[in-house]
Amino acid sequence: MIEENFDDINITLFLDRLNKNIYHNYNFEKTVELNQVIKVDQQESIAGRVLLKRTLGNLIFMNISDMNGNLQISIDRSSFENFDDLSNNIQLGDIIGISGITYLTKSGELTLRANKCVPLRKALIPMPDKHAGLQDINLKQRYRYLDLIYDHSQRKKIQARQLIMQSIREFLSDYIEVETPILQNIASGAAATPFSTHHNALDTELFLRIAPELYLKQLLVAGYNRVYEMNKCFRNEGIDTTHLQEFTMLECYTTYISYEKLQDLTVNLLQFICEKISSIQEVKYNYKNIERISYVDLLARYNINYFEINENNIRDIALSHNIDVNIYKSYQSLLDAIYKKCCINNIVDPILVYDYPRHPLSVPKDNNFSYQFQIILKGQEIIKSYLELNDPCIQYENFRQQLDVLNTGDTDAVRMDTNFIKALLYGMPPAGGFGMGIDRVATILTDSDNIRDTLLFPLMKW
RNA sequence: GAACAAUUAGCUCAGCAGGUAGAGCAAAUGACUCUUAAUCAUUAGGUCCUGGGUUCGAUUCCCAGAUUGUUCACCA
Repeated sequence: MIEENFDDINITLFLDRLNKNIYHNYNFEKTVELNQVIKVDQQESIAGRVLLKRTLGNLIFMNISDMNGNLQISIDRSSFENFDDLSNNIQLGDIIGISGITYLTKSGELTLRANKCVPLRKALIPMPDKHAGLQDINLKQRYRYLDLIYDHSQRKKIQARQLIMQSIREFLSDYIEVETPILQNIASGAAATPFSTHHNALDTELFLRIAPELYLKQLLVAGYNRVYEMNKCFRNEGIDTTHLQEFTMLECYTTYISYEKLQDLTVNLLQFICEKISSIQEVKYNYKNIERISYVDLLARYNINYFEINENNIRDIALSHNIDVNIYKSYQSLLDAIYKKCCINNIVDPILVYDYPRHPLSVPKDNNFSYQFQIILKGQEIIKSYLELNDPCIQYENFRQQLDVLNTGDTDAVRMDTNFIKALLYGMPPAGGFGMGIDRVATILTDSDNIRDTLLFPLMKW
């Protein structure tokens, strides 16, 4: 037995509205979008939601709105035998279709004078305040569809996000966009805690991917030279203003590319995105000249000498920067904490930092560093890139070392994926790849306080 | 995970040093043919988030819980 729970909907609210005509009209065809009505003396048909209504006896003005724009329409008694029905039944929030001829009102506003008015669907629940809309952040996120009707700054954030994704696809037009599995047997490719689930038919535990990386590299083995994926990844970790449990990641791979060209590629992409975004809003960051600096030099800029740090003094150095040394288990994570606290947090304009300490999936440069770089913007790592490790023996050994980390109880390590090792054994061409968190870029470029502002429907507990 | 804050009419918000709550918008009724959040008059609308406690009496004070937010911590 399935029971629906409507407890949170106050039925008495819409009894009033149920007494009105519930419209069932499905054949109205509009001729233009609301923002395409620009000239007088045009016969047009438009449709949308009634957001404002002013009744002046025998004349009604309404403002019709949707995501494309808004338009004032007028209905006068002399044009309609059923004027009283229309006047009485159309309420704020209803969706109506209007045909008529455009004209300028006495105050000069372009208006569609209706000679046909077809109510299309009634709003049975009263709409939010016609001016203020939703203000409660809880309600704004929970009922985003209402929020988007009223909050134009929220619309703009969503629009910017869409433009970012669109411009990425445009920039990568000579790459092939692919889809790789989201449900995976092993969630590898990054160091994070995955969501797990169960597949009934196969009776097996599955994980939601934390990164598409290892599958995309298998496509390099297959012979794809330029490939990318932009889609959801999932990490079962804390939620805050810069982290989501479900986020959109771009990962892009290019074979036979040099370290320097890889840097150029990511810088050009970021600049391309910023240019596109600046067509709809100001970009506050100096993205035109992006400085490139090595990891060691960046540390030095903040008075930290990388080569003087060792196992013996790192805890003292961390303590001197007010870092809680008990939280970080390994030398690497402690070093990373120092780097973030002392350097990253101070960065505002985009900067490219290269030659990071060794990473289990990247090509090592020497004993300390790998061919890895990141682009930092407003204190956040928005692009992470490296030359891809394609030596199966070193890769296997790196996975083995990560297993040791996992065995210490730390759940955040890159998990062993022997299928990936097998693919590497067949030979993966040299390649460079990068990843970019779309949500974070959108958050920063739209000047949002919370990463959830860039989502249509952020996760809520119901 | 911790601290702090918020939750009052459908929405936006007042208010109550402890005595059963108000406004604007929305809705209903009426007036009005050029309004721009139209205006004017009248009406109706409440589990003051939930559960305990203190009290003659709790929306208000205390405790616990729920949801949401912010900060910190964790997580690239």
